[in-house]
Amino acid sequence: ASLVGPGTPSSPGAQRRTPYEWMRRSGGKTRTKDKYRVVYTDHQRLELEKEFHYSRYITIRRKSELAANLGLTERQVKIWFQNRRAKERKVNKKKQQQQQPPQPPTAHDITATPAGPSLGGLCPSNTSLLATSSPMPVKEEFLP
DNA sequence: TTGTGTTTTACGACCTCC
DNA sequence: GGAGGTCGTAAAACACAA
Repeated sequence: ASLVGPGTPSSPGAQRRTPYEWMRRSGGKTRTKDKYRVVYTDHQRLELEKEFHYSRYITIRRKSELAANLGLTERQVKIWFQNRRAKERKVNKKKQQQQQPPQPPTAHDITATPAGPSLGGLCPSNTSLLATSSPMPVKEEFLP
């Protein structure tokens, strides 16, 4: 489905017995792909970024459409969005730390996060998320 | 070059909701 | 129960100073 053909990661492997022996994790579990991970094309990333910019929670319908258009699996699209949200949280956290002086956490801070790590009800229309100070930094390469 | 830090895919564990 | 969420993590790919 993706650009890099399976089996031959960049180096056709001067006779690697089992090219992905290292994939065998404890308990004999393996990655499902023969390639540990593929690198998405710029076009795939662009389309995914655009979709994420539109809404950070993709609908089932859009997911299957996007997957079909980009030649990815729905699972890949789903995981991409998960990772993308994780990335944004990480960036926002970093930003917050930069803005605020390094104060030790107090009980006041703890109460500042209602319901703890709740997902906010997984509400897809959580516009407050979108309303972060930064309008979603889009990579320069993705700018028009 | 190369050593090292960061980013990007992919997964497992666990949780919530329907 | 299954789908999809977060969180933590592994490892490839990448960037970049030394």
